[in-house]
Amino acid sequence: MPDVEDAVRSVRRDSRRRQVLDAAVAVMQRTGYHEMSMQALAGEAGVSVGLLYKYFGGKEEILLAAVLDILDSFGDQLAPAMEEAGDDPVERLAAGFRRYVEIIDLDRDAVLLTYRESRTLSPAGRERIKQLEVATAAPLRAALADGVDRGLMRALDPDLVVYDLMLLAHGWALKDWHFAPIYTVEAFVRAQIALMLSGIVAPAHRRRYRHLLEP
Amino acid sequence: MPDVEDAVRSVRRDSRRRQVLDAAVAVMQRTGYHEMSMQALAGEAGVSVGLLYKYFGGKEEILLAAVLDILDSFGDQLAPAMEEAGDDPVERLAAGFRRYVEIIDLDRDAVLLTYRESRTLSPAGRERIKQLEVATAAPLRAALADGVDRGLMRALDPDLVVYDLMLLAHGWALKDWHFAPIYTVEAFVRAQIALMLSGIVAPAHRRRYRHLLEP
Amino acid sequence: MPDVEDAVRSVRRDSRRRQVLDAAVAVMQRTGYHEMSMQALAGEAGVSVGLLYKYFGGKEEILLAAVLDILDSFGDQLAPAMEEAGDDPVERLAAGFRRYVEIIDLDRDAVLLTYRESRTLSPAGRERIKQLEVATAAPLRAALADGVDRGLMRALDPDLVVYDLMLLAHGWALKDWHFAPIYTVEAFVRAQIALMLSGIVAPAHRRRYRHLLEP
Amino acid sequence: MPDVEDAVRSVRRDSRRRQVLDAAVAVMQRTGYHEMSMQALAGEAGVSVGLLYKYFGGKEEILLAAVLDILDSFGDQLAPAMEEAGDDPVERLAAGFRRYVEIIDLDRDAVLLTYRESRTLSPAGRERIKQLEVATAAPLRAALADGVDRGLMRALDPDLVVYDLMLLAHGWALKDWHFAPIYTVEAFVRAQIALMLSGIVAPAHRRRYRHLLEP
DNA sequence: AATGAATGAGTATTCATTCAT
DNA sequence: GATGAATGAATACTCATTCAT
Repeated sequence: MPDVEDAVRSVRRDSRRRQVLDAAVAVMQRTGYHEMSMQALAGEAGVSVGLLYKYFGGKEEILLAAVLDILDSFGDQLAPAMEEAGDDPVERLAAGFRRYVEIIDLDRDAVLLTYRESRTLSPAGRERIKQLEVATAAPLRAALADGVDRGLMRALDPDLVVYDLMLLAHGWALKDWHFAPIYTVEAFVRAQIALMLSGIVAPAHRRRYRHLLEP
Repeated sequence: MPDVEDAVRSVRRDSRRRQVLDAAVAVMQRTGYHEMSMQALAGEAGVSVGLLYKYFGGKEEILLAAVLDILDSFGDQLAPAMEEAGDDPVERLAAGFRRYVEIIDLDRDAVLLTYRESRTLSPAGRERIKQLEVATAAPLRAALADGVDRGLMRALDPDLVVYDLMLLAHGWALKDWHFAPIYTVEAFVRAQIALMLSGIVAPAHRRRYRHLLEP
Repeated sequence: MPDVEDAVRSVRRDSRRRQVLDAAVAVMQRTGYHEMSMQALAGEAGVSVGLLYKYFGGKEEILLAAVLDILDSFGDQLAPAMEEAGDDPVERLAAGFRRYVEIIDLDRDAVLLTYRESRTLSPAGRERIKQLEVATAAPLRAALADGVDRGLMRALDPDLVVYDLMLLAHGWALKDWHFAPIYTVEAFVRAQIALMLSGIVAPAHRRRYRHLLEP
Repeated sequence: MPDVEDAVRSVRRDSRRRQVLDAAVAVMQRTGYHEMSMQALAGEAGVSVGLLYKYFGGKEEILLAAVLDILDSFGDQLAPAMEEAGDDPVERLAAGFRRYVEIIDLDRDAVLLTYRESRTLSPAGRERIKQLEVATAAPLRAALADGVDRGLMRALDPDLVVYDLMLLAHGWALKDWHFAPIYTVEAFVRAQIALMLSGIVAPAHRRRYRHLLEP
């Protein structure tokens, strides 16, 4: 049954890759990409140096895979959280932002990694990251477009606002030395939502979202 | 006249340092810090390798000096621009943000450099950068505090809002691949001001700042 | 059979180290430690630069290993030669000294190396060299102590005499430009033995060792 | 009076050279020749780097001058001390050896320097050092030859014995870690004289030199 | 005579990548 | 599939020497 064997091989291959990527993220968070030697990575991952080259084309490919991995896991969790918030676009937006910050909070260093090492990648790699970022932002963007359409939000450019929200969410990691001492995640999220939604929600509907708008 | 000689020496020394730092920023924007070899830097700066070590302690010290240099030039220009905007805190805030984005626009790569390479620095170096960032933000923070005091702005935490504004301004450089194709600097600034001030200005005074609040 | 593999690895490792040390001694005798570049050493040893650092911690560690290696080989040969000379302490001493000079004669440059480069080593390395020197001298010292005990030698301090003998033996290498033109090794050894033993052997027993005392 | 000016110049030149050589010996004793940078030497000597090259041809020339300087000062003091000991060759020899060790004791590091760094010098420089060593040894050699001629000493080869004496004297510096803990200079000298003279003095005259021969 | 800024060749060490086993 | 020994190009930093002032 060669199909079964193939399947087994494929699963093992995936688990090896994961093993390496997890180790890579761990090492790079400690030391940065350039300071991570392939021998150190092999040690951390518990495999031989040679094997790294069986599963990845080289060091940069590992970086790209690690970053994509992180961004993937971000994107996967956004849509479900927004579903749970129901149909109202403002509620969905708030829920999406909240979840995004929560995800970031669980792995602040991973976010820093994407900011720090993006430039290290080849143009092709950078392109893939951008596409993934756009894809991640899609549910937020949809809620914004919906809200504007339904007159619940001011006629703002969704492409602007969605990136603002992402930047502010990233800010929780990028400027954690500033925010962490004065805010909990929960308080940070509430305050940001109150501030941003005040600019986003159409004046006529502000009362309906009082619970979100008041810090 | 040893005083004169000393002065001459000091001036020459400063000009040498500037020569090196300018070259360093140029090379690092092209290739990143780690990819910049000291020989390449020396070539770009038009000095010998050995001389780099007369003026700086080593490679990392050059990075730190370059980053501080960039941040310094940012901070220097903010306060004057806000002075010109007159006494009204909302107008001052808007003018400060506008100028900040304009400065960033002139040297987007420099901003990227500070985000990318901060982690490369020693803790002491990172600390100095943070302090400089706080100092840079001070005028914006003052305008916010003033606006809240005078009841022109909602009772928001200035420490939150000022970092939001900085993040959004940095966004012009960090996400230029997203914003630049769809916005001019001017349009970007207007849109961001319209969005953020809507959340900041107290409802009772919104009409007064209509010219800023409508995109 | 992992044991076999380990053994093979260990043997290969040892042979590699030897290969490098032999080359190091050769190069350093020609040029001195500081003038020996790691690339030159690698070339002489027929290995790559990188491999040097797999087998040794660095340049200084190679120097230490080389010097210890030389001293080791000295020490190993002294005791057997003295055994052969029988039980008489004077005969043993003479035989030991003779062999010591003969060993030195085979590798004069190695002795010079230990004198020249000892100071280059770390204090810990120097300490190990001293200990090895003391260990090397032990058989000579034992013969002296025995001779004094048995009344065959004057009541001299063995710690003084043994170091005198070693210095004079080293002299064959240190001052070879002086001695080599006027003495063969054999003649040098005979003359030194005749001179020193005259001072060492107790007057009452001098006749018995006439064959050693007359040059 | 150009002669006077020349003389002044010459004296200043000599004092500058001495200033540099003293500094060089001091630095090299601390760190060794190769570790001494010309800039460090200039600093220690209190002159500029450029000036070093006015007074010496280069780094190696400074080493040679320093070593010759040391050896000179050794040689200068030997003959007078032997004169004071009177006409007897055995007494002269003992006095010469004693003074030699005393000189060495005052500057052990200088002796080590000559052993360590001789190989660093060019063949021509090494040649000059050998000649100086022979010249230094001349008074000792004369006493030996005289003693043999007058029948006070055994018919030993003066060229052998004189180098033995020098080696043993140098041993006080070379092996100070061995001797210093167990001997004072005075005790070391007495013991060595007792040992060596026992081998040198003709049996018929041993009683006359009992005061030297018994430790 | 004296300075010290400037040079650039030289070098120990690291590390991504390969490949025989 | 898996290993890890071996490679050698790349690079930060040093320092003897020069020379304009």
